[in-house]
Amino acid sequence: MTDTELPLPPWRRGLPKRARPARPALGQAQIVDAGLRIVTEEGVEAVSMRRIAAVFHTGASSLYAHVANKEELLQLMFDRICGDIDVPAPEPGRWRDQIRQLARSSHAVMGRYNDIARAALATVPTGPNALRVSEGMLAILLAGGVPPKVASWALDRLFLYLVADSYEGSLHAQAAAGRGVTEGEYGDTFAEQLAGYFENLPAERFPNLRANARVMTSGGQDERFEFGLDLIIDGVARYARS
Amino acid sequence: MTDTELPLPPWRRGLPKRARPARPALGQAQIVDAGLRIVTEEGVEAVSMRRIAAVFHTGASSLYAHVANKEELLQLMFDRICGDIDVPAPEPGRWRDQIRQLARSSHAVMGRYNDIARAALATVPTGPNALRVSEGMLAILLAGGVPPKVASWALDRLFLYLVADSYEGSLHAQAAAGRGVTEGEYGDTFAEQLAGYFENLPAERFPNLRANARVMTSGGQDERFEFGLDLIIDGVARYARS
DNA sequence: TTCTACTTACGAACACCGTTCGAGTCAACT
DNA sequence: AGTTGACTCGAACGGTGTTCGTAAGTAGAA
Repeated sequence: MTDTELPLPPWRRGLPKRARPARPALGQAQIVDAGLRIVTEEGVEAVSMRRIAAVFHTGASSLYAHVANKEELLQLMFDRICGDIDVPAPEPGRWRDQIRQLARSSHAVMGRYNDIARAALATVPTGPNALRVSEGMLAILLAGGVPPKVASWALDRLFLYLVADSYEGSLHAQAAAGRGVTEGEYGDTFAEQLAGYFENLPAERFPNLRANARVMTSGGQDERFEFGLDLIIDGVARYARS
Repeated sequence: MTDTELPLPPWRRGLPKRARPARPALGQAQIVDAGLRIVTEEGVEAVSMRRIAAVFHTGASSLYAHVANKEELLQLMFDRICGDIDVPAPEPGRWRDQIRQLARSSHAVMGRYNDIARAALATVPTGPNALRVSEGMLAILLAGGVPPKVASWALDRLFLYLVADSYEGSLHAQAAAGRGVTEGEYGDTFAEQLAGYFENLPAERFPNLRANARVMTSGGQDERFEFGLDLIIDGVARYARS
């Protein structure tokens, strides 16, 4: 991860880079690591400056020498995990598959880190690793013959969809974990409850929800993600140079 | 502005002093109203139990007799604003336009209430007003000849997209307001900065982002929303009974 | 009317939170 | 050797959601 030569986004504070060999334990990378460990295990809500500082047996204020504020820390954490995403080299004929694959990879990575996607909902991700993913996705779209403007905007919309679904999914995962149940089991019983609720809605006001209660609540998280993904990709494909 | 603090006007002096309202205005509806006022003016982050309670000149604990917790309050607030959304009656031949119109209406309503969409990202909206919107959208899709399963899932994906974009958009609106600038002006300067950033990325690692910096940052919030919306609707249309 | 049951109100307190301040530490440059 | 300046970190500020115990007011029964 050689990201130091990237220009800083204008709104992001420059980070002090003087190396200090005396106390090696506390640095931006270590703080981000600790934050990711917490978010993975307990979710974004559990990430607090004090909590992270406690990992290093110090106070919250110590972190502010390495990170401007919590917001920046969350962005750094998000960008770090973007480094886990596989970005395939463009193969023009397979652009749809490649976009799907890249989206799946991103979705899987975000899922692995609990509800960290919430941090990405809040900003335009401009960290080096997020940029690498954007560059890769843009390259695939352009190679596939999607016009530049469509490709650019599709990139934006895909990212939004990716992040939003990951966040929503993580909330269900958390609910499952909170009940001490596997995600699949929870999904099933939740869907079952919801279906029952829809089926019992007053028929005169909600005829369609009632009639389609079962199908409304069918399908797992991944299935629905793929469905929406294909919706978008198919939509983009209409613009592609045949 | 509540007028409970004002002295009684003389013509009300002898009115029933014990009859009904020794306690005037604390109920779920009033609490939701106060919350919406705060979220509209200052955003979801500014909504706190103490803040709302202060409107009624009381303490935060008083609210818990009418609302289970903050999460429920936010859901109630969200459902309330869903009541503002226009839901057209299905006209089979115009289903695409109607979905677009419904989505636009929803988007506009959410935008009007700042970043309240964040509350909707966290749950499956099952309040009465949200159900009304879902029922309406489902009715339009089904009337348009979209198969039930596709319609159900599309509903889900459309809602996710709607809410996610509204939330993202509200963050930009907040950033603009925080700088005391109109949203359009802010969007322009932000896009300008971002374009400059993309243009200065190292060419070997980010050739496509660099080359497309201008088009990447073109278009306003609404334009991009419509673009993504059409992507999804077009994708759904492929399934519709011709 | 009086007593009781029940619902609501609400100050105080608990355990947190992000951030700032300022005094202190200590490696590195002049 | 002295100075500089990045780093550490306890204390404090002003918040947060929620719980608890008690007070107050109302409705129904006796």
